[in-house]
Amino acid sequence: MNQRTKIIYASTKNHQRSHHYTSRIQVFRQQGYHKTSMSDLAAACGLQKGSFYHYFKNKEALMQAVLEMLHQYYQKKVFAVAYQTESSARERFVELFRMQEPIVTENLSGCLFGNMALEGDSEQSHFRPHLQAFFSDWMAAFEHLYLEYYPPETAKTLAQQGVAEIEGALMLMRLYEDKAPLRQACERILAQLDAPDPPTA
Amino acid sequence: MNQRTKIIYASTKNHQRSHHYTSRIQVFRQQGYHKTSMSDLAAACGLQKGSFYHYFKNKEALMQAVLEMLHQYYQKKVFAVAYQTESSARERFVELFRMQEPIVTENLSGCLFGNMALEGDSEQSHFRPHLQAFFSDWMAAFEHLYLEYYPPETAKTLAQQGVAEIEGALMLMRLYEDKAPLRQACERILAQLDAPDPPTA
DNA sequence: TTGTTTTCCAAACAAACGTTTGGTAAATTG
DNA sequence: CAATTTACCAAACGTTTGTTTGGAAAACAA
Repeated sequence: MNQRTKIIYASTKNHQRSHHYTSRIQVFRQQGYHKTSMSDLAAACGLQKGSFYHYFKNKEALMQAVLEMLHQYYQKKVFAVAYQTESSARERFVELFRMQEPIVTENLSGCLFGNMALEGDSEQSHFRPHLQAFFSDWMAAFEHLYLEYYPPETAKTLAQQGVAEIEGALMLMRLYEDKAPLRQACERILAQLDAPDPPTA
Repeated sequence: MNQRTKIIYASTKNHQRSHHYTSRIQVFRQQGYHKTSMSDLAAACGLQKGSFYHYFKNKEALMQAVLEMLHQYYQKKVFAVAYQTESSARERFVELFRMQEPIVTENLSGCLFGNMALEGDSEQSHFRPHLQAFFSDWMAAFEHLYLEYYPPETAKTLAQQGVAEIEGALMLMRLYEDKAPLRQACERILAQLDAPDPPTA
């Protein structure tokens, strides 16, 4: 793992002390993009703020790299679960929740992509395509699972609603410092599978 | 309406040209708190940025006033609908959605309280109590409506889930510039009333 | 009218911001 | 080993930030 990757990694999640990178930050996730200064990141990484510019063109490029790495991790490790064939769709839903949970509940800081989507300049920002891509992949995974219980059109709608409900629950979790809303959201999604009642049928 | 109120008003929503306040901003809602500078607000209000300090101690106090005014508006004009007695609970749900919709879909910028909850320093921030109060009031209104269909415990859970789903839908709305998720969220909440199937019973 | 308060500007302020520079020590390479 | 690249620091850069100041025009009060 090169230094560039270490910095990205340190900007997203806790990891053990390596070299002199104490780095338990999630600094972007907790503070947001605009509130997080290069000095904050530097302090969290045990570096001087100027050192970042050896690896990244600017602050935005650093954030882009963070989003890209986290997106790829989700794609390969989390969303991929939905496309397995060994277990039932319901079991894969459970596994998907189980993999997501420790990430989003870490310090109760929620989902970096969701936080970024509601923070400021998603209007003309260059982050938006990344954020859209993440959520599209997430919804596609959900949709693929719902397809085993519901007709295509319904599956698409349910996938969107499921993602929306989880993100909303993460907001409440963060605001009230309570994991209960997230747990309930997951339970409701699972309950919907147990009693499939296609609204369109 | 005094000048202080005008400024607060201008910081939250569009209104027609009065005096020389062109002021179609929602600047906090669109850009977020940290991205929004006093110069931004000043430009949107047709003032010099220093002029704000005649009405507010600092930027944070201005934001507090904005949150307070918007909260009171919601409390008196929107949430109050839930406690009317002339119409059925379902009709009041519809009316509640109808009143919220133009506010949150304005410029597709969503809910200021939700945006603030996911932006940065809600950790040690002084905004958190305000945000919690807003969402508590909102959930209380939903809970009061659900109580006509479900037992108390279920009503509380459903209220939380309803608010979460709407906030999540607003996130997707903002990200994809599409009102469909919000509409579907409201529809699902209403459908839940038509076919009351208490999970606990 | 005169005196007072409100409204607001124009300029300045220190602090913090993202970024650049020039350099040194370490690591890597051949 | 020497040569080159990588890793990083310490200091400075210009800009922007939130905030303060002193005063001028306007509104209001008597």
